[in-house]
Formats: sequence, C-alpha cells, structure tokens
Amino acid sequence: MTSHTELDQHTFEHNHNQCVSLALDTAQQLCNERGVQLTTIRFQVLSLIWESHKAVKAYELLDRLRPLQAAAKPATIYRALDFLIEQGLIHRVESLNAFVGCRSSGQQHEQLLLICKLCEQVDERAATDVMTALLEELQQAGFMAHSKAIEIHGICANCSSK
Amino acid sequence: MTSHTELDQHTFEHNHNQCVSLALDTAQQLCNERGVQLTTIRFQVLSLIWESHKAVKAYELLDRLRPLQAAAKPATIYRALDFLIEQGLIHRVESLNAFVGCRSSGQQHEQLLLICKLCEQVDERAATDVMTALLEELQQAGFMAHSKAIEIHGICANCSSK
DNA sequence: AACTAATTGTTATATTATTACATCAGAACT
DNA sequence: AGTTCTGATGTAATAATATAACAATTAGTT
Repeated sequence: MTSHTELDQHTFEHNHNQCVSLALDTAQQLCNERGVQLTTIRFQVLSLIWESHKAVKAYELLDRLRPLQAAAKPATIYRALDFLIEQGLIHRVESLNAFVGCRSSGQQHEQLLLICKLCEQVDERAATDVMTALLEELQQAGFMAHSKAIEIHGICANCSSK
Repeated sequence: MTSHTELDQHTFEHNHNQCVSLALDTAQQLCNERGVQLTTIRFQVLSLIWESHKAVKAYELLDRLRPLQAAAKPATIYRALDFLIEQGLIHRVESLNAFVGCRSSGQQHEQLLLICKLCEQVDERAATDVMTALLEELQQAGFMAHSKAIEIHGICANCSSK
C-alpha cells in the first residue's frame, strides 16, 4: 500500500528512495567536509523535507517532527531550517514561506524554482542561460548580488499533460 | 528642513515629487480605464507606499494610515494591498514580506527587483535579456508560468560607490 | 577534570495574514 | 422614492509565521 505522497513522487518516474538517499548522503558528506554537525534533529528535519518534492511549511514540519522529538518547539524547527539553509541543503521558497530540499547542495545553490500550482512540486533548474543574462544585467546595473531568488509559479509539464 | 526619507530619494537625483505624481496619476488613469475604483483608502495606501522607494511592511503602512483613517485595521491594509497588487500598481516583495510601488504599472509588471541591503531601496529592471532567457528555459521545461518573482539582494551601485 | 563553543530546551512574544460576518454607499432597476 | 444588487469598508477574532532571551546540556579541546 503506497501513500499519496509516494505516488506523487513517482509521477516523474524517479526512484524516490534513491533520490532521498543521495540527498541525505550528500548532506552528511558535505557537513563532514565542512566540519559542521548534521545533528539528529537537523538530519530528521532534512529527512522530513525530503519526504516529498513539495515545499513544506515550518509548522507542518514541527508537527511531523514531534513524534520523533517530543520536546520540539518552533525554535527547534527554525534553528534546524536556518542551519540547512546556511549549508545550502535546502531552499527557502520565499513566495510560499516554505522549504524544499536542494538537489545540488554541493554545486551552485542559486537556481530557478518552478512551483506547480496543481501538484505543488518544486523543480529546480540551473538555467545557465538565465543566470548568465542575469549576471550581465547586474553588472550593468552595478549591483553586487549577495543572494538571488527566482521563483516561477504555474503549471508543470507533468500536470499540463494530464 | 528635509526628512531622512526625502534625502534618500534624492540620492538617485530624481525629483521624487514628480516621480510620485506620475505614479499616482498613472494609477488613477489605469483604474478609470479598467472600470475599477481607486477609492480613498486605496489611494492613500498607494501614496504611503510611494513615499519612498523602500519596501514597506503592511503593519507599518497600517500605522501610517491610521492618522488618515482612524478605523484602519489589518484587513483595511491587506485589502488595499490585494487590490493594488491585482491592478499591478505595486509589487509584493516576497523575500521581505513587504511592498513597493511599481514604476511600470501600465506596461509589463514582471521585473527584476534589486533590493539594496544598505539603503533598502528597491530598483526595478525590465531586464529583457533575462526575461527572454527565462521564457526559453520555461519553454524547454514545458512549464506554463502564471507569475514570476525575481528578487536579488545585495548592494546597489549608489551604496557601493560610497 | 576544566574549559569553551555549539546545540538544544523552554517560555514568551512579535510579526504577518486571514476569516467571518455586519454595515454602508452607490449604481441600476421598478 | 423605494428596492435590490454589488462592491467596499467596519469590526472582532484568530490563524500562521517567526524571533528573542535566557537556561540547560552536550561535544570538543586543553
């Protein structure tokens, strides 16, 4: 018996277990290399986020963390999220006040986020051409960028083909 | 005696009064054309937003509206903001949960927002090349975009030259 | 063992936003 | 003029998101 969430993940016909393993292993390895601690709580929060490719709300994470960490409070979640964001392991989706796993933690973290209004899944794209044009634009404007958020809302390819 | 806010506006050496007049006149005209009502409250909120080129928080607007509208409550502000956003007269800055006037209300509304961490001013850029590359990327991804938020945080040209 | 820095526990509170229902004002109609 | 409809606003309550401050604990270092 497969949960709805699992089904959602399979619509893109990827092996989600493998997808998660890769993300968690990579996260662990990056933290080791960087000498920062992927503690139990942080790992659990990251795992919860990776349960789907949808953006998750902080308080929803809190509810789902509580069975594992009875003492969990808002600060518990927000601290874990802060850490994961700092380490580039997750994206904060600004336009949703929500969070989603980052598939390219090791490499460049600044990406296009494509947010589907139907299935709610968030896709990341490196979008090299867009980024190049963006850098050029920023250069022209004399603007020194520290962070970039590019979030597109709409209907994903999978959903529009249905 | 000039207020700090006014000084900020002059750092880009533009006539802010003229800048505001243009925005408000255009807003009024667009609303007329569209047969929607730019009511007193909505106009006041729009004016407050245009007092600077910084992104303003909803509750700050509320405080500043109250002298003009004693009965103003959160819903008052959020309704006005919803209207102004719908009409493309302001931008919601997702990464700040704040609002800023839109200088190109009549034309395309989806733009690059450059948000300075020092002076806090928000600059809009049509960034045609970026948008073209973005459309191409979305096309490739088969993603039907409904809305786009591109927000860059950093240091603006004016501030870095100081 | 003692010290230090990082992490977590805990409480309280701040900030941002929405919902629901009542009231009001103006336009359109009879 | 009265009636009805619609859109806008008044009002109260509450939901949802996020942070601050300080205490306690844990992990690494000396």
